[in-house]
Amino acid sequence: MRVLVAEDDRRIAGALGQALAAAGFVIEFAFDGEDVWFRGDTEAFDAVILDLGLPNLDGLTILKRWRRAGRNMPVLILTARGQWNERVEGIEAGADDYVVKPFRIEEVVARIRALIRRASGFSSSQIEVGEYMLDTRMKQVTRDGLPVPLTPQEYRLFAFMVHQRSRVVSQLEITEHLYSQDFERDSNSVEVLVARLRKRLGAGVILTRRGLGYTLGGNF
Amino acid sequence: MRVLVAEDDRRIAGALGQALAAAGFVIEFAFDGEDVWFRGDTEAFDAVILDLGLPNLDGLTILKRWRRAGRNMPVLILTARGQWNERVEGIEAGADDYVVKPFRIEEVVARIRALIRRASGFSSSQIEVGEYMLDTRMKQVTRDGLPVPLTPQEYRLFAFMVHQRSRVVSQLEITEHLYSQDFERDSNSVEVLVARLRKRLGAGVILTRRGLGYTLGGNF
DNA sequence: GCGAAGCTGAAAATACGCTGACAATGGCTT
DNA sequence: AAGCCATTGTCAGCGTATTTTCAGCTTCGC
Repeated sequence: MRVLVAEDDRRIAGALGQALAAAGFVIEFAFDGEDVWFRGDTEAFDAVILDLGLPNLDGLTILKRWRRAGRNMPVLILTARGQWNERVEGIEAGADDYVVKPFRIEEVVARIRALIRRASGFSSSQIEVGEYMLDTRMKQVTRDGLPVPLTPQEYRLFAFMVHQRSRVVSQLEITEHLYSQDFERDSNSVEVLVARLRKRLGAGVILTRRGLGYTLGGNF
Repeated sequence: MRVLVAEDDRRIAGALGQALAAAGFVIEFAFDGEDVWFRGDTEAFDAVILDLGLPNLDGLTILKRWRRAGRNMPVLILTARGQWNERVEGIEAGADDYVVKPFRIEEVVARIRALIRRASGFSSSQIEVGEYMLDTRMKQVTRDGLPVPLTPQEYRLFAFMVHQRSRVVSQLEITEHLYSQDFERDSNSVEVLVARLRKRLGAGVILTRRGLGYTLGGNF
């Protein structure tokens, strides 16, 4: 699960990142408003933590732009104590939840978890990808309407690759997504997993970028 | 389609109203418990969104009164995070669905749509599912018109699964919906419960998706 | 042609879910 | 109040699907 932390106060961002990483999320940071907007608009995040007071581009504006463009990932707003109207506007602009500063880190983590869980249960569950269809609700992949049997790990890998499509994903990233914290460096389990997935869906699904990682096949 | 939004937090009510209006519903608002009860009792709504914490008259009481009076429009309950017993009571009082705050507006809209669709298809409290019939009002499951004896917990599980049909539900989700929060996570009570339900309704009712969770059986 | 990166098949290790028996709980009957 | 019964959670053992590991092999880029 990939979370964007959009907060220009480095201390807060750092603390959040640490806690979220410990909770098993993959964290991306952005400190500048323009940057935040662009990345949220072009990359796939499972959730965004958005501070409203960002430099260059205001958080509310960013959020409204995203929503207008149809980006519907869950967004949790960080708002200063007492800024009541900010919260109102935030909700109206399409935020899913907000937390008031100063906050307890664990609370934010808990809420992000809740948001992601709810969102994944709801958001348009079928993604067409090449000749296959990824159904995130049924957690299965179908081809011509027929389910393709995949093991949990294979499914997770495929779902991850689909979500990161048109991007090269390193083995390390895959490891971080599919395995909890302590991963062995000297194992080739990702390679084996990729091989098994190819065996199921065809060799073309996942292309190897030698030295860099993997990416979804061209017609996918 | 006419929807009553019974929520005293004006911000939430406003946001809901906006989204529902955009989705083509006609919205009515009510902020006071007495008012909500009266209007739901005397006017015709296709669905009601009911916050439980209303002033003057409690949401659960309102719902129970409506049901006792034979009013059977679909009701979606808004409940605070972690108020597990509220949810259970809500369902038992005759609610058709609930959403936990904080929620995503689109989710509420989607659920209201689903509720209305379902209600117009069937006589609202009965849901046909395979060879079985789930009667949410009577809180029982029948087969060929004959009631199938289920324990309360078994019924809850089945109702939940029916509710989440065409979705894979993880054990964690089941635990969170059927048990109070402080529950031992390292026990296999869900597995046992599933086994017991299968013994009653047949092995095909609930399919195991190893490593992912459970789903309602194919012809259900 | 060489070395590193990636692939493969099979065995070994592990995780997951199922089962039957038992214990704790609480309601009901006598 | 005692005993009975239904209900539900706990536990240990089991079989199997799944995953990891490992050793050797192939491929790619330089």
